[in-house]
Amino acid sequence: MIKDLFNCEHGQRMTGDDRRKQILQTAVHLFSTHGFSGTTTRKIAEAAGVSEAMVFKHFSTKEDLYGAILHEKACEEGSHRFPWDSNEPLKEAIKNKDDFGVFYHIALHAMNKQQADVGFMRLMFFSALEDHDLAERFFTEFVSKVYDFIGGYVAERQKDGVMREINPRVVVRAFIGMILHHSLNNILWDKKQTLLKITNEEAAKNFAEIILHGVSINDPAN
Amino acid sequence: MIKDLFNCEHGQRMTGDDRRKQILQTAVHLFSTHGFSGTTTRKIAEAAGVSEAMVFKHFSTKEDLYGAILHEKACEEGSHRFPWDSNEPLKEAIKNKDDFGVFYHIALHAMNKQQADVGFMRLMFFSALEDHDLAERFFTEFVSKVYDFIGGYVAERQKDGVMREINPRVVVRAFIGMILHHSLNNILWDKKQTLLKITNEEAAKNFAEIILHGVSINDPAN
DNA sequence: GGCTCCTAAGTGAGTACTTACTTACCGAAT
DNA sequence: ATTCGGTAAGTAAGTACTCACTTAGGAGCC
Repeated sequence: MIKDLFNCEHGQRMTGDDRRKQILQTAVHLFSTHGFSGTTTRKIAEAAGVSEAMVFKHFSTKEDLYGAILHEKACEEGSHRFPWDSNEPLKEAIKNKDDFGVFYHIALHAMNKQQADVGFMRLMFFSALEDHDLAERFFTEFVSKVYDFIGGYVAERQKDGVMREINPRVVVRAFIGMILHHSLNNILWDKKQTLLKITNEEAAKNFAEIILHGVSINDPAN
Repeated sequence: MIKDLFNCEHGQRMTGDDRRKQILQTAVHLFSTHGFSGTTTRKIAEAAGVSEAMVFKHFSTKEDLYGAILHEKACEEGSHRFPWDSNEPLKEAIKNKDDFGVFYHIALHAMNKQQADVGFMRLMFFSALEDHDLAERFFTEFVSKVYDFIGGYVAERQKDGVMREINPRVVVRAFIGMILHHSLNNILWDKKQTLLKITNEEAAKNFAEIILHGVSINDPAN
């Protein structure tokens, strides 16, 4: 495999596997920019530089192609695993019960990832709105685990007596809300950052501080 | 005009105005559930109980019909004005510089409104993803004003010496993030509330507390 | 009340084009 | 010579949109 990812000038002959991957990749881009019903098999074929028949040789229906994307994206997502498995500074912070570090690195990791794969985010939203099941699967297989993990951390720190009494899942909702909202602005609503122009690092720092002070035991009686 | 809103059994004759409104209403529902390209003029006509020709008598193109919806929704939104103009408890809280009251009532107002008009929210997201301009207009005409207002309030309270030094717009981003994330879960991803089942009142209370403690001057030096 | 007229609500059956998907066939490489 | 990547040219059903035409029902008259 000396050929680096699809060395094609369009129209070149490829192995079935390569072509399949290339069609898939092309389809991801189109589905993520125009949604399922806004994307035609013709456009996918054109963009991939093959005839429509080739698309249907590899994927028996349009729905099937969409399903393959969801599967691939889900696996890819699965292989990256959870941030607390792969992100070293985060693992370190967790071990040391460095609360700021934990929240900071979770936020930074999430925002960087979300904004690096805009296609995935758009696919997720389209899928949720159009009621395909990527969103649902991503939700049960990833998001709920995130709630468990962060919620668990908060509960632990409550037992340690450094965080005040509050439903840990509300804390997670608030925290993920900040992160997601920031990413959504940057990739969807306010790409030019007219409302707020800060780096993900700054955002992560501020969000971590807000949530930390927000749930700290130190109650500023007023 | 004794007839209350479209007193029709389907197939009855209506005035042009009533029929126009009815088609529009039907179209809002369909566009908000299936998006622009996922909704056909045929389905709209069927759902409204008229022939397709009637749809095109009232709206010269499908794009035109979509535009009319955006316009209507924008105006409707405009007439409700901003929460700080119409929500009495909020106005009261602002006057008294009751910080908790301010954040609590903004959050509650927003979440109730968002979850009451799911169609509008879905339309907004479809519009943003499909790159129509409702989202953009809503953004510049509403969201940016919200940033100005809440950001302004925070800045004022910083001058008063009760909130710590932090970019007020970051506070707004964090706070709106919590609110929006909660609504999105309730209307899109987690309708059954398996992750977190709390009332909007509880959520508003918790979010307000988190943001308040989060930006309070009272620094719990860890 | 009944009668006519006329506007405007409403339609059936189209048009030109696009959609997802199929079939019959080609030619390069193993 | 057979396999397999690839295509041209289909099909049937759908798409947005049009047009020639039909009818309901109110205004005005008797």
